[in-house]
Amino acid sequence: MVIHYKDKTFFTGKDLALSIIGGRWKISIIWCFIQQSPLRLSEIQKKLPDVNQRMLIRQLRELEDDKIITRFVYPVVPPKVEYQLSEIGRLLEPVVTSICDWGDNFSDLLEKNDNKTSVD
Amino acid sequence: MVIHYKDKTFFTGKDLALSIIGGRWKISIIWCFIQQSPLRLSEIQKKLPDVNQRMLIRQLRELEDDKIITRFVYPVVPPKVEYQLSEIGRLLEPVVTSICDWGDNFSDLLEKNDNKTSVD
DNA sequence: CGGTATCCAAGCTGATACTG
DNA sequence: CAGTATCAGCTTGGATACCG
Repeated sequence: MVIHYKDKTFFTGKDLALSIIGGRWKISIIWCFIQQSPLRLSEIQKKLPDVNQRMLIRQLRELEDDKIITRFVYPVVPPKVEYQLSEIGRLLEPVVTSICDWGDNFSDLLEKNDNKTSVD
Repeated sequence: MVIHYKDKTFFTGKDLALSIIGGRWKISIIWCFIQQSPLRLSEIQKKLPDVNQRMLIRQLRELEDDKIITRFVYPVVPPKVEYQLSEIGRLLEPVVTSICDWGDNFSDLLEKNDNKTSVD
């Protein structure tokens, strides 16, 4: 199987998937939308304070280009823009939850085994 | 919940997980081990020709530091080193498979809907 | 075979300032 | 509010040389 997408070639669905959701903050962004939807830019910024605005907007644009999220601009002043997951984007929920589950699992192990680490 | 790990602080298992598996090539590396295990460095290089050796070794070291994989050095000449997933590393299988599944799903949609894209 | 060291180019990331 | 512009710094990639 060979997949051509946006001038690039992928040999597995996995590689295609990683090129789309592998961005620095994309899983975190998608996680926000799973919690709450739709979201305005400023709301995402509150949920992800570690992401600077330029990167957040860039990752949102890429997700929009890949049809993972939709962007709706209300014609009002001041501007109001709402983002939400598309249908194919909502299918990423199992990916995000499996990551969360594994992370919880890992932190449980830390709590039990590693005395250099503490969980409050 | 606050998790302290390697001098950093995480507020969710998800953020901890992303810090561990979010590296540029880590999911791909873990995917190799799910297909076949154990693997020698040269075998991983054949499976991931796009990753240069320096990066591959760096990501393997990070995964080893995080106890996701184990590294076993046979005391022979020429050197023989085998890598494989640890117990907690094997628990990443659902993460990888969910990514693969979504990617296959996405490429199916491309095949059906997007006439700028072709799947051979 | 399985690394490490170095150099250099390119791309990504972040902080800050600014705009309609 | 929702962006854009700019610049600095870090990360990554690619080539090459070298070592036990």
